[in-house]
Amino acid sequence: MDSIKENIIEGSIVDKKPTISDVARLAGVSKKTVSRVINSEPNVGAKTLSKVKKVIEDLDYSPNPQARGLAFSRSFLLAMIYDNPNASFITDAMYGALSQCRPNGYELVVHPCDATQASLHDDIINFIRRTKIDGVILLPPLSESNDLINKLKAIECNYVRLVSVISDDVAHMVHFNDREAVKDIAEHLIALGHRDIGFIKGPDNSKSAAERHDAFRDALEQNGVHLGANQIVFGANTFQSGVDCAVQLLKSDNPPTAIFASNDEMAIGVMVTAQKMGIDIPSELTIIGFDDTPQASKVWPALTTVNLKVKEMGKLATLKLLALCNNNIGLAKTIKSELVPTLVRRETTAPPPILRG
Amino acid sequence: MDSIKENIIEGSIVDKKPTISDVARLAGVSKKTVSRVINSEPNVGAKTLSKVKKVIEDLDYSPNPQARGLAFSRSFLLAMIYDNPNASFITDAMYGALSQCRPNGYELVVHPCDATQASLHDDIINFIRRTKIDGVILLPPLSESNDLINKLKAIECNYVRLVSVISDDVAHMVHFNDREAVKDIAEHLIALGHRDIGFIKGPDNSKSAAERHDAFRDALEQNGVHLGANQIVFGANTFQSGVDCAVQLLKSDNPPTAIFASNDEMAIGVMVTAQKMGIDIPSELTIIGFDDTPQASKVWPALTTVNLKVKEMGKLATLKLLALCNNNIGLAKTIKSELVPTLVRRETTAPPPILRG
DNA sequence: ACAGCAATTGACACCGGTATCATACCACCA
DNA sequence: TGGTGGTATGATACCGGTGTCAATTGCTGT
Repeated sequence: MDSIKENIIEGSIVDKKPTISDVARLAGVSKKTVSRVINSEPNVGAKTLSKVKKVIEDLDYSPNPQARGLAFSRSFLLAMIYDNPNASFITDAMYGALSQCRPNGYELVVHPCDATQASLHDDIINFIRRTKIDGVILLPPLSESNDLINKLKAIECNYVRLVSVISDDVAHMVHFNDREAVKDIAEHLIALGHRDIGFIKGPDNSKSAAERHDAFRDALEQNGVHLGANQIVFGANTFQSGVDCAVQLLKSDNPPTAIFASNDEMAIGVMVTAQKMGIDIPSELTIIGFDDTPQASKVWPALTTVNLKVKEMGKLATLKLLALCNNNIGLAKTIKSELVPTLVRRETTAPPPILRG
Repeated sequence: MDSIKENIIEGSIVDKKPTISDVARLAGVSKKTVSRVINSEPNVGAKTLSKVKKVIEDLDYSPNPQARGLAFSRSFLLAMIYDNPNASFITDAMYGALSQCRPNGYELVVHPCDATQASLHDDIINFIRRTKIDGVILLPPLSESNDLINKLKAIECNYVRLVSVISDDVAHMVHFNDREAVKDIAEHLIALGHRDIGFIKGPDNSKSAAERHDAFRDALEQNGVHLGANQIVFGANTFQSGVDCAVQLLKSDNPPTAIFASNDEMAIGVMVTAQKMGIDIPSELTIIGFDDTPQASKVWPALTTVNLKVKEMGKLATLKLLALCNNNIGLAKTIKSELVPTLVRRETTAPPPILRG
């Protein structure tokens, strides 16, 4: 007669998972009271509380998230949306995000997408509408699109973006302060004695590429070094473009003694090219990358680069997003929204040849 | 009076998303009929069908997945569970999985976990029970644990595992045939003329490490080459252990002319070590890795390795899992469950010095 | 014209939770 | 002693879909 009791007593028929009604019946209270216990609501008597808790324990009951979601008009799902090709950036951001999702009863859905698709933004909007996701975390370079942000606002979707350029209310963004890190790089190069410095810029449509460029130029200028037009080449953030840019720079009339590439992929492209040309690193050429991808420490010599603290960013972004989901914009604003990346000095930097014995 | 109609007519009040009832009312049919249209059920009149479809279109209606999930006793969520440190393996598997999730109305939840945690398996079980996930995809090395599989079976959770060793019913696994790939490697090395070959084995607790070892030894034996005990060293699948193993092999009395490392990370560790020791690759030392991680093509010289076709595996695993979720075990069994990895010949392989002019 | 049958459609209960609001209870104070 | 206010609890409707089954419709053959 009583299916759940049967389960307990006979210990064999375990065809169905217990529901809130089962808990209520066994505890001798109403569904609503059990609901109060589940959600840690106030105004539950001490005796009732422990009684219900015990039944939940005994039954190994856990509420059905679909039902809860339906009643709450929430999905308890966050999404991480990205068109970023860098695998470790993604997994790190996911890892950081999950560290906050789980303790708060949220799960993380992944949504990679194809930046070359014309319908990209609309596809994302459809995805959100279809899934009823509670909020999204946007990874760069996707996070830099104001068009997408406007569309998100139009459908009232909670979002937080990871960006390299301050570009939104602090409640909606976590910002890695490239400018500071790039300044460190410039000062490091100058301290080593480099004056002929090459710069490989990221793709034109990327704000972060422009930011790194501006910051680098400014920091050099402040130290009395001018970055000439012929010392700047344009890459596409890929290994191959690093190779191409290296050829361009190293085969020029006045090759640089140091090269700063806007990301590690390109920096490693430079390394490989230099080595093929018989140029020794770092004694003949200093190289600095950006991102501190896992491979940066797994090339020879190990690449000096900048660590973005992506896990920490994923974590902070998620904290903000959860605050936004609870309509607590004030709280979202108080959560730290800037991280200063750190220069990781490894083995690809040294004084230029002219200064060496 | 009619909130949805108002929305359409006034075009301004858009506070609430349309529900199935709105569609039903506007189309002049019952909720159930709309439901039939949504789920492409048979026995809906042609006129009714087009009428309902039009209203759905006009309203830009999409069914609430929480409500659907509740009614269907499903979550339409799959999870990818892994304790794998290799970022590109994960993102590739996710990518392949998503290519099948989306068209079938499923979303993918990520669940990385810490293999060092004693409660690992129970945490996974709790995660599945709590989230009511419809099925899980297990990535190696986690996928090799029969203890976990038994626990999954106990809670009747659908699963498919990516494995390197056949270890389950074909309905529940996609298998990358390491043995074949390793055989290709052995034959390639022998064809080049190598006889003194070093092997770096993966961690002891990994079935796939044992499989690669056995396959390599067997393939060499078949070609009359014996893999001596002092030519086998034990790594941990990490870059650092590759470095350590390389030192061990290269500083021995009889250093090998070729080294096969069980994964790319270790192979790159070997490369870096050899280069530091002044050993030229490939003229003095041939190196082969396994996995074809992105960095394999971004080191110099580019690493010869084995491509696992991880995206394809993720795709096949998901197809199987979706079949299992629909209780169609027969279909799951017919889906291809073996992929033969391919040897990718790059620049780290050459004949041994003794055979060169 | 009408029985017989299949195709179409809808009323209503239900999935497993939560919100609202009424009610029961209790202590406190005048 | 009775009013008063706050705490504890439950009855019922509801979230937005689907399943069941009965009712209606339309077509067929005679």
